[in-house]
Amino acid sequence: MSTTSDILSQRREKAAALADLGTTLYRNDFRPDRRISSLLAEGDHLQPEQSDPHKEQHRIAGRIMALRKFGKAAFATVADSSGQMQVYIRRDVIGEPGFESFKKYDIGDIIGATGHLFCTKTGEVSLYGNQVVLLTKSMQPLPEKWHGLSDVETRYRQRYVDLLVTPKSKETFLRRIEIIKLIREFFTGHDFFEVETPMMQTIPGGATAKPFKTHHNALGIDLYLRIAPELYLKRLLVGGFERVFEINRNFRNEGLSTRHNPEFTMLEFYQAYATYEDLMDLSEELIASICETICGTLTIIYQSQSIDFTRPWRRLSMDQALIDIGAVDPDDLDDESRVFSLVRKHGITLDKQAGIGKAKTALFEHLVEDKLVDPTFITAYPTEVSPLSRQNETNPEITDRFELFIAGREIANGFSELNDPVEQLQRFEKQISERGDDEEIHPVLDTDYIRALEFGLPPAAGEGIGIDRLVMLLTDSPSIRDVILFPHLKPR
RNA sequence: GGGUCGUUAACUCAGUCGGUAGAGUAUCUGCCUUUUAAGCAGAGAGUCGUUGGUUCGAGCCCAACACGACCCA
Repeated sequence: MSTTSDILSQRREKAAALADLGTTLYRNDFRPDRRISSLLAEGDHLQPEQSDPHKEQHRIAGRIMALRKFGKAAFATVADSSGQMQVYIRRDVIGEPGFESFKKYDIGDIIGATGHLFCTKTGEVSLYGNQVVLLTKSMQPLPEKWHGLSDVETRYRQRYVDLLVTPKSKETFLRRIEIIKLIREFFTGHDFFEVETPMMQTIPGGATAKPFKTHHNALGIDLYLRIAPELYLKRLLVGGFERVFEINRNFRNEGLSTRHNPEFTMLEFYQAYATYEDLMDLSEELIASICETICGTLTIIYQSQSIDFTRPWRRLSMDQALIDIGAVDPDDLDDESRVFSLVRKHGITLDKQAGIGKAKTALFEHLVEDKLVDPTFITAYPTEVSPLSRQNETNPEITDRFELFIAGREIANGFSELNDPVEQLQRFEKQISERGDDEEIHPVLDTDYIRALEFGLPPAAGEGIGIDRLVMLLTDSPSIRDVILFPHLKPR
């Protein structure tokens, strides 16, 4: 009958034919009164070939995911956000005009159905439809029902399709939503205030990274998308908010990889009158409880390696990690020239200005980081690589700081905050004078932050946790793009 | 930035030695009132990522480019 072969044209022809039958293609006058999952549960007790004796009428709405048509009857698998169930449609029940219309429905169309519960002879609880209405005509064919959508590029570019046909993808994002909800509950339960600080900043501070630049026309100034919220959150501590947290996007104008998206979600929290040790305890409590709630266990599999979140987690200093895990001779760590010769031996290149602290950190990243599978806190970071951290009381070369590693990846970074404005100013100035080889990273002195410190930042500790990476772990996702709804790709 | 691999129908994938472009699903037509990867019979469907080159002839060989995946920096 059809002279056009292209599926899209066929859909257009079908839409026109439906219109001729008096069927509206896009209507919004159908109100479902049940979600599919609860309706299925209600029919749970039905035996095969048994119907609800009261023939109680229910209204569901959803997308047709599969269609099994017979001459004068059909089964349509309909999915809403809670689940899917099949609707049985018979010509002698629906009536001739309605059935003619129904015959032109396609997989992908969104329909409303009214009917009562019954159980088929194969034992599936279904809706015995006495009315179906087209709510939204789909003009694009859904991917194949069996293999689904496996082309990752299409899955990322057309996430709306991916979410419809890839159950694992939908589950991953539902877990992400749940994880973020649990984090909010955790911090709110611990008397933290959730706040929002600028995403556009005149001085991109709080981290070392290449920023995105933008321009404000009315003000006539350049602005940067934030690389971290840190300095603003600490200003709030100065302002008397003793516990704050923020879950929001950071932006870094750097490479893309399975672990890096230009915009990523960061949790940062700051607690007055606490130390980095308190935050290690808090992190264990937070992440272990999320893991247990989300995964139902403290031992999870990530990309076929087992990870044990059972507390307490291992804590060791960077030096000790280099010795124990990196197999570095303890004597080599005490001597600057020996550290540098080790760095050369491993073929690591450093900035010209790099001191022993940067050298040790580079060695750590090279020799130790990817070996830290179970959650491990690395402490005693060199002051040289920790411009915002408080120095250790007994050894000013190191700071009261930790990073948390899981599955060989940095998941969190926390420290007791440096609140001495004189020391902070010196560190900033040192950073600026020793700016690295990279011209796109140019630290600018944030004098207002120094002024805030001069008003008095209460003793405090703060931490950042990369939400995307945490979600990757807890959903066994190999790529950060699998946990970001719309990851960045080059335009086609 | 470098290396490797990939790009063929709406989707998932074959495509031999360089010689007329294939399958399943989906779609269309017919039959079919409890199917569930429904079934049976038939049909239509392609800028083989793009642009060049080699060749009598290119999905296949060569080059460049685009996009993606993985690894490396």
